[in-house]
Parts: sequence; C-alpha cells; structure tokens
Amino acid sequence: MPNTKVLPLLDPAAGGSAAAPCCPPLTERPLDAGEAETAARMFKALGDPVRLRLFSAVASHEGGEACVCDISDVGVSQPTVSHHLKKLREAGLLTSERRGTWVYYRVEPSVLAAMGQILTGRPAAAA
Amino acid sequence: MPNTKVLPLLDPAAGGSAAAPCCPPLTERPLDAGEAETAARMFKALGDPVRLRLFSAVASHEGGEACVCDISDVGVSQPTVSHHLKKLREAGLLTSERRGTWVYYRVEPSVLAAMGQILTGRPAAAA
DNA sequence: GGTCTATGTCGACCGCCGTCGAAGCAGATG
DNA sequence: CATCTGCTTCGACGGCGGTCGACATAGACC
Repeated sequence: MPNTKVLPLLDPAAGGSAAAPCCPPLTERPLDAGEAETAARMFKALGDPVRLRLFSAVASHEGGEACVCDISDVGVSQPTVSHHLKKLREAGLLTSERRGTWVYYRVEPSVLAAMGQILTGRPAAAA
Repeated sequence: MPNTKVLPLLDPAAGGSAAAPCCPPLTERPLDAGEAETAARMFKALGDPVRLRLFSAVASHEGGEACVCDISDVGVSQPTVSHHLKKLREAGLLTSERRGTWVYYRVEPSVLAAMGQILTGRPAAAA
C-alpha cells in the first residue's frame, strides 16, 4: 500500500474535488488552534528545500506525474528522497501509484488552489 | 532596532512594492537549489501552528497592524511569542515598529501575493 | 527459483527548533 | 532617580526531524 495514511486536509463535504480550504484566508480572522494545526501541516511539508524541489519536479513534470527515478537528482541519498516523498504523501500533497517496476507520484488536485486561497483570500481558478 | 535582519525574499528590482516572487510557480519547472532554499524559508515560517496563528492575528487585525499585547493569547509564554514573531520578521513576513510603550507588527506587503503566485501560478490581485 | 533493478523501511546519529524561567532593556510615569 | 509595564534576549532542556548505510520488499526477466 503506497498510500499509507493521507491526512484530510481538504473538506470532503464540498462535493467532488473542488478546492475547499480547511481554513479561512489568513487575513479574514485569526485562526483558532485546530485550523492552525491543520494548515501548518501543509506549509511545513513545503518548508524543506529538498521537499520543495521534489514537489516542484512532480508538479512540473510532463503528464502531471513523475517516476521517482525522474526526480531523484536533488543531492541527497535515495532513502532520503523516499523519506521526503512519504512526508509529502502524508501531508496530502502528493499521491503515489505503483505501475510495474516504477512508482509514479502526482500532485493531489486542488491542494495548490486551496493553499493559495488561504494566502490570498481569492478563490483560485479551476485547475 | 526592532528589525534586526530582513531576508530579501522579494526581488527589489521590480520597482515599488509589486509582487515579485523569488521563484517561478512550482508547476512551471523544477526549482533549483537556490530557489528552493529561498522559498522554503517562507513556507517554513508558516509551518508552525503558533506562528501561523500569530501571523493570521496580525494580518486580520484592524488597521493592518497589531500590538504584541493584542495577539499574545495563543497558549504559549510571552518569550515564546516574541521568539516566533522574530522568526516571522527574519523570514520577511512581518515588520515591526516601536511606538512609545508598545511594539506594532504588520504584514510585509506583497508577501502573501508572492507566495500565492508560487503556488497557483496566477498573478495575485493588488492587495 | 535466482537475480537484478527500483523503492521503501529500519535504526542510529546529530543538529535544529520550540519551549520555558530568569534576566535585560526601553519608555512612561511619578 | 525609582519603579512599573511591555517586550526582547539569554541559557538551558527536550524532542522533532533530516540524513545516511544497511537491509527488506516488489516486480521483471531469465
């Protein structure tokens, strides 16, 4: 099971895969403890340079997905790459799927839009 | 000197305080090491629940600024609040100014727009 | 089955970071 | 000057987390 545990960062009650942020925009009102905990998990996942490069590599790869072997050249050992990809998966930012010999990662739809909306307060365009 | 060191997260060569992101959108191309280092600093600063609450409290406060005493009720000691506000300052997300007895914090203009653009790829509206 | 490649997991090391109490500093006020 | 309040800095503690080498696992292929 490649996807061990995906945290519920998006409100599933919003129907389909629409961007439903976990929290109001930061400028709307002070976040409470629970909202802050949830949102901080997402930002924290992108708060490491290696993870940010891996995420960007997947997000910008043709077809919207990338094999681990395509993105492993970030200057750290292979176990470390695997470790960071797991963190991104657990944060709900990436999903993974094994196809034959290789494992492909892709960006969880609507996560980018949701995070953008928390920051800017603007509903992001449909992905 | 309240502002000990503000990291240059925005490109000052863009004229004025316009939103000039340090990096291309994550979906455009893989970030290089330097870009990832810079962008990760911003996300990391918001990757702590206490810091996120403090930032949100300042960002949503009337007048766009808040005294430390207005936002200190986040469940940690006052030195810890000060520590986190310093981190947010050093990350370039907040500025501070002493006026008489109190110290006021405000959100660095265009930072929210810049981060949003990195995520969504869309130029954010003027704040 | 045996082996080879691609990933993930384990265990250990170590530095970073969030936390606190105590002390220091800056203005205000008397 | 003395003192009080608001905030920052200091020093210490403890745990989280990034990193690696070694090992385990999953398919592919012979």
